[in-house]
Amino acid sequence: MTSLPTSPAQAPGPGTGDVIVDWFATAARDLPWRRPRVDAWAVLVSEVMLQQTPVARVEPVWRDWLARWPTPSSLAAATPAEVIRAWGKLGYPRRALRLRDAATAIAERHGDVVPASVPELEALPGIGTYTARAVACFGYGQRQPVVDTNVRRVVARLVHGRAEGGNARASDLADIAALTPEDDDRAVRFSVAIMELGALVCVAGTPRCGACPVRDRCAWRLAGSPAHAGPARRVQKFAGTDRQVRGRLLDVLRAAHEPVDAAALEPAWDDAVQRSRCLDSLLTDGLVEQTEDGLFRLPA
DNA sequence: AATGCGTGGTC
DNA sequence: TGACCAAGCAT
Repeated sequence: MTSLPTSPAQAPGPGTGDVIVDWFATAARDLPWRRPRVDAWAVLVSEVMLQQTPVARVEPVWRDWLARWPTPSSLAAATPAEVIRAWGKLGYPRRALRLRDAATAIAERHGDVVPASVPELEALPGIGTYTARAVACFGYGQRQPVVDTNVRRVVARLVHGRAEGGNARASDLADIAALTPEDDDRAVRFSVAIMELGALVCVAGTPRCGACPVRDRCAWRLAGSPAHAGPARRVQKFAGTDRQVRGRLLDVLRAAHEPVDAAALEPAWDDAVQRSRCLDSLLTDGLVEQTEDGLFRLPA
């Protein structure tokens, strides 16, 4: 008798989604944007801030931001300079401008109400596949597959027996749908629960399999926790890159409350060629503007 | 589809 | 200590 056929894409068995939902009930972090009566606008703001940025850094900025701009129209009325300063050091400050642009679109086209449909959300600046579904699910309680880097990693291990998640695939939504509980209310909780499992237990570095509620049905563990096959993805450099220089330049301009001349930007970076290139790119991105007399400032 | 885009914590 | 990592998006 031969061994049972094993499909590499086989589901880990019935009830797996429910087990993850039940684990979430006991293990979830108490994050402010998950509390009752947090509206879709607040959820949208949290999701944009959380793009590539750790929870701990987002929390205080999110609170301040919503206290100041509790509605899309209130943010739309702010200047880019105000928005860039309020963004603080969350990183990728183009997100702040796009969030303001999204607020403008919501105020003008949607009556100051965050749209609830995924296509309408995806049409907003800075809102992509992940964020649109996250807002529909977490902000409006819709049954929606929500796939981020955590979810891709959990599915890669639990379902496919691979060590790493890799890039988004067309099959991601179907993989998640196969795990999602039938009950709509539990399905909504499942979307956040599997993200939380990836964030707390099935982490990228050394997964805490001892704490995992589905370790006994995990395809990756059952295969002996094989190492990642294939080339390691490159970690992007930061020191010396234009990203670092742009950050330094913005640091100077956030601190300055009057327009500054080019000489005031020199301490930000020694290499004049790179400094100039980065200043140009900030101007192009709308993160910096030049006054009539040739001075630089955050856009008023 | 590969690349650029910030920042700071962790081990 | 420096590599790695953190709820993506746009181009």
